[in-house]
Amino acid sequence: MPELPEVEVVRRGLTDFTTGRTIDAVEVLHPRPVRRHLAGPDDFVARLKGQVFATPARRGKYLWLPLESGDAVLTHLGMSGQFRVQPVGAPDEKHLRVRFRFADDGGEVRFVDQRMFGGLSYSEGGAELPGEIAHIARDPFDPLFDEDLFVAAVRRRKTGLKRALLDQSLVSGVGNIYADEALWRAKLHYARATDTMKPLQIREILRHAREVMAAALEVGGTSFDALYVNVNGESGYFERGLATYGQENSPCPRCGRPIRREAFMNRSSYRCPKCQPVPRHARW
DNA sequence: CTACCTGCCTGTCGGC
DNA sequence: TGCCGACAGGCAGGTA
Repeated sequence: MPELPEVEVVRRGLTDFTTGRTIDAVEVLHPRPVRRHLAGPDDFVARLKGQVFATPARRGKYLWLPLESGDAVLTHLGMSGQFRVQPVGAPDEKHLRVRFRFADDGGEVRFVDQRMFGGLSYSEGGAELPGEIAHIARDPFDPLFDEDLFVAAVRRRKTGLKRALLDQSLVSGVGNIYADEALWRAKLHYARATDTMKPLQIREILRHAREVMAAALEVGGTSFDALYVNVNGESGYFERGLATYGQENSPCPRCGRPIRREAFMNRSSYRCPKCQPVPRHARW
């Protein structure tokens, strides 16, 4: 499940295989991944022919491939989207959705997506920052991320802490896995009411989110259920670094109590019942 | 404006 | 053995 670290691994991997290369042909094998390109698959293909890629960029979980024309290919991996680099003629992946062929002798770039929550679209003038994602907050690794603004915005919200961490208009890039891991590191419960938190506590949880995502990035990300691999098809190793996510009934690495799985926000949340007790001020 | 819910997708797995 | 529901979950778009 790609969150910020996994998307960054993919961005770095794509850099070597797209930057400066001229697109010869794009093939859309399934229309759904280009559904957000309203002009349709044929228009998507036609616009890209002959264009040259610049260096891939990222904000949060969004990735885009700027073009020298000033436009961009905007992408989101969703739950199961993958970019793969393959030699021309290699067998198609079962869930291959879009293929990029190049004018040189090098390999193809392929977008593979089992569940098709992800997708690609053509962003006019989007090389710097696609207008489609202008509403997405900067992520915690963005040098221009405004921490004071974040603290103030979180405290204004009447909600629970995990909801705030997952809200892409407050901070981007954090998903279910790293939200749970950051909460565990900060010894905070997911339902901690944000409007009663002290500014320093909010800075702390943000610091933990940054640290856990940086640690994951260093080892190639988290490949929890094999739906995430890098552009060469390799898994990341951070699953071993997870303290809570997916660790139901395993001992808390800090206190030994069994990790608990709870339904929250129509998904699973994992926490240590001792390190992260239900707070006095809670919002579910 | 904020807060929160639902639909979108497919493959896997457990229960019966 | 096969069928069915639960589950995985980010985000757009909707409601109140």
